[in-house]
Amino acid sequence: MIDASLERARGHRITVKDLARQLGMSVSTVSRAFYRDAVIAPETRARILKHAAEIGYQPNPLARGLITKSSRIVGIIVSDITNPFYPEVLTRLTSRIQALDFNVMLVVTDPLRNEDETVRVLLSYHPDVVIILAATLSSAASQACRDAGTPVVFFNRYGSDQHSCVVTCDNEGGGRMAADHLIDLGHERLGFVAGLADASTNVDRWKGFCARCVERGLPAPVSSEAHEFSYGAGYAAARRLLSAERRPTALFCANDILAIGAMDAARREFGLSIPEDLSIVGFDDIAMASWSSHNLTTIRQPTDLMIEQTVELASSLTRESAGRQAMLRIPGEMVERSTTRRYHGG
Amino acid sequence: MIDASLERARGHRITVKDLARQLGMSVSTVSRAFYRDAVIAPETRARILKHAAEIGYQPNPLARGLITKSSRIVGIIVSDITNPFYPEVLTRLTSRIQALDFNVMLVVTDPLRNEDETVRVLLSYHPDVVIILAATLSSAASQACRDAGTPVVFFNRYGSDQHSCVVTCDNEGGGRMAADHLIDLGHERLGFVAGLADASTNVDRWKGFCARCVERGLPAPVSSEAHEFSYGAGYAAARRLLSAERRPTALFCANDILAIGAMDAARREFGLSIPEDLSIVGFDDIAMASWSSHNLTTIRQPTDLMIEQTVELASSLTRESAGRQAMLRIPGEMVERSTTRRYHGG
DNA sequence: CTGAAAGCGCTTACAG
DNA sequence: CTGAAAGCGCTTACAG
Repeated sequence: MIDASLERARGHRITVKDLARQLGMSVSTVSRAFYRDAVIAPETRARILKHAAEIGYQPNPLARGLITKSSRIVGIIVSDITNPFYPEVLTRLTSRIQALDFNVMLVVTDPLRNEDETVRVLLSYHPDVVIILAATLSSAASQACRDAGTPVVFFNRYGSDQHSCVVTCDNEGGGRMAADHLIDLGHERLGFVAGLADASTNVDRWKGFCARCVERGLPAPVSSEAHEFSYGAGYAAARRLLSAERRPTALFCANDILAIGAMDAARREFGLSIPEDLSIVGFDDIAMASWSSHNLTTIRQPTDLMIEQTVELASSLTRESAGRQAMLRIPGEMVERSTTRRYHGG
Repeated sequence: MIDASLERARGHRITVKDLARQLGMSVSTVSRAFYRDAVIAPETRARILKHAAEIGYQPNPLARGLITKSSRIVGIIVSDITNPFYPEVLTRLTSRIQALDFNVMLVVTDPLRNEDETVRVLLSYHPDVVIILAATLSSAASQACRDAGTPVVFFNRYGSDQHSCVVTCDNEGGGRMAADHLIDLGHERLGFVAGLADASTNVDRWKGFCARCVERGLPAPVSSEAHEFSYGAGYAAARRLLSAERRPTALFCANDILAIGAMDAARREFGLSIPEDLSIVGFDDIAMASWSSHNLTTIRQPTDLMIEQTVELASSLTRESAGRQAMLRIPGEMVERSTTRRYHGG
């Protein structure tokens, strides 16, 4: 038994004690070398840091966290993995978080699996803050964070609760932009390809789109739900929409991946040309939207800014004790490519 | 100061002590309730577990790790974020790892940033094992893991060192499949769109492709390097390849994203039709390869199997003390869609 | 079967 | 400026 546990220790990881012994100092002194604010003689610190670098010692953040009550872990919960937007955001977000000397614990929830269990495990690591990147996460999950006293920031999604921090694109405004763009081009029969019904992104984009249509004197657009934000779902929803007797001449899709699916459906199932026979507007401006095979007109999310704000907000939440509240809504931007054009009669 | 530190404790997280006090038991007994193998009276355990569930207590894995020398963290290093293949793998891998009661610490390395630093920070959390998902990570990084005594498994990439564990698609075999497919279709002037030159995936796919061409009596194919695995790089590389006086009639691309870029270049820059004027074969079978806008003939990586094997290997490495060695090479599968066809003269 | 005690690797008042 | 001591939340021999 002793053997096994010694073996498991794999090569005896270096600790403060080792450093202290080797340098003939106390453990306390060695420890202090690693804190900017600690009072310690500059030469002492230099010696310690030098030696530490040589033998590759770094304080164990897990042990440290026990005392400081700060794990320097930020938890990220992601669920909507059929939408390339989130991986793009995830990797960039992670990069930025690392630069701030935090580390990311990633958790992917699968609605089929036990979501609460997953979140509970994440929380057991006591992340300093958690970022929810999931359009579709149950509010139970975010409640669990609150119960644990862990601040959370929602990325591009509201909590169903108040008192939370969210940074989001102005989805409603984006919906209005899409409506204006299409109406300006002379379209009158508009359709909406919806994603997951109760995702706040979906709801708001539709709300803005619809409201603007009505404001400008058009009837409310027809809409077809995709039930998820995926290529296949967009394909199917567009097929339904385009099967109508008097089909829409333009489609606004709740996001790019849906839009790409919708375009493929229009071409393949109905032999339509885009933008000649049908205009399409997406939302997000994911990387592939600009590829020449799609060249999608879309509302660009200001992801750089959103990521920056999220990181800033998250890191401020790790410092403040009080439960802060914030709502950062950043406007999107219309990006005209070649999937929309002026409507001539019909 | 005391106030501040109390506040930072945010709602006093529940500990074994609290449980012990509330139940009138010792801390040791409470602790034992959470270990299957511990010797404890069944009713005692039941009482403890029941109460723990009620007040939402879960042992702190960080504190536990200090003793057991096992963090139950698996580190994942990813770098190649322009290739959608990796996000797909990352999320699925993470899901599987969670199911095994481990948690994922995600680190994204940016060749521009200090890669070693990033890895060092990850290692300071003492993950039980790290999985390298990065086609392009320096061998210094994996050496750092070894130095720390942390086992690593490479996903779809060799270590430059021996004694490591890797699970990979049979890339060389895949290259041969591509060659056979194209040659069977009557193509004789073949080209290769390479990704990052020293990625082992790239090297092996090219090796197999080239070798098979020569075996079947053709000259070695021309090749153009893309320097990264991205749409834009594929676009540029194909443009170079297709500018030749006698352009290739078929292109094998080191992966799908490159292939999609290559197709767009062929269409847009040269007005070629695919597959009429040019056949294209990719590698990976990422989700979008099957979309009707691309409908790409490709070599499918057996990702499900690869992920399963990786997880199995990783979890076995957390148990065994000795540095294991393994090389799992799983064959790919030719998926014919509509970007290749028989070559008629020319 | 249970409890008191030691200890994991660290930090941080408290003395000196 | 430095060191000895207490303690973070846990586990695990060791006694009983």
